[in-house]
Amino acid sequence: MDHTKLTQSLEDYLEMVHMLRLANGLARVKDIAAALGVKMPSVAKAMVELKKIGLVRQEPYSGVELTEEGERVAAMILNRHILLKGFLIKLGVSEAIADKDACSMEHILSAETLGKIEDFVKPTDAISSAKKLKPAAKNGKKAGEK
Amino acid sequence: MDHTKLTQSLEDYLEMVHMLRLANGLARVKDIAAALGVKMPSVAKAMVELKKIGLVRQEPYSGVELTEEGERVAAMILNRHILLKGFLIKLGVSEAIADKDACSMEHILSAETLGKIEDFVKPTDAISSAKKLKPAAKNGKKAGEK
DNA sequence: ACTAAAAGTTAGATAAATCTAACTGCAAAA
DNA sequence: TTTTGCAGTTAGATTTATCTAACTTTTAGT
Repeated sequence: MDHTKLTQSLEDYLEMVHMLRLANGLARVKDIAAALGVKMPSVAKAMVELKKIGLVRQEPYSGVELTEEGERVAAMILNRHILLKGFLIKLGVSEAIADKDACSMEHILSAETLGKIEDFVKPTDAISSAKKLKPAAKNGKKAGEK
Repeated sequence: MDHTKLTQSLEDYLEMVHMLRLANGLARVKDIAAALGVKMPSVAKAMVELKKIGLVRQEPYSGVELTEEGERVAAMILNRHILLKGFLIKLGVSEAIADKDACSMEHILSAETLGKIEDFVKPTDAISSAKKLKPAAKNGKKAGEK
């Protein structure tokens, strides 16, 4: 239950399960391995860990699914990825490299930095509109958290 | 001699040796350990590696020095650090966090991304002045390469 | 239905980075 | 000058993440 201590590697596996399920509806060990550039036994071991922590479910010799908690955590990580990729693209980085670097950055940045990047990427709400019309008052502080 | 395969961790140690020598003139094992938040034996092992690769020099029971090559590599890493820290500060991140996150980012970003960040941080040359006067024509493609 | 190939798993090896514990060398205080 | 304590080192354990090789299960072709 304690997903606080997820390593970078486990975050990557969890995120990839989520992405493959969004893309294919099904996350197969083989595809996870291919997508992350590792061999199947590495995936198997990672899944054992994620199952222990209660983030994924898997019946033997079958595809991987996310628990409710896993879904929540994976969505958070994927949001970070999307935010960072958009950020890098905005800086002029090519899509492929932006994707790769976002993948590295998503595990290491502090909440503060992520917040500032978010402000930079989407000044859409308060900031940019404040210059033209009455601000619509964003409720909380950090939007991308959920 | 083959410093191409420096791990993140070794890059951190090398950079810290450089920083301590710039700051104190002397890089002691104890101070390296304290600065990086590890114990002395970890530093000792890292120094063994860096000596093998030919980036540092050290007479037993004494302070650590950089070889010429080590100096060169360390300076490169430190430059990345400074660039990234400045970048984060420009985004509004506090200095302490900028320093910490720069330290993580400096090992993982691609040359392309570093180049774009450099363009963002110092549009001093071609870009900003291009808007006012005749562009001075940046020579190559990627500025941050050196 | 049987067999062959593909997908998944398990076991054990390797590499990196850390730690603790125990040992060595040096230097300052007594 | 002797000792005591700090700085440095070495040895060995632990953790994480990967791999290869060998085994098992499922699936698909015939």
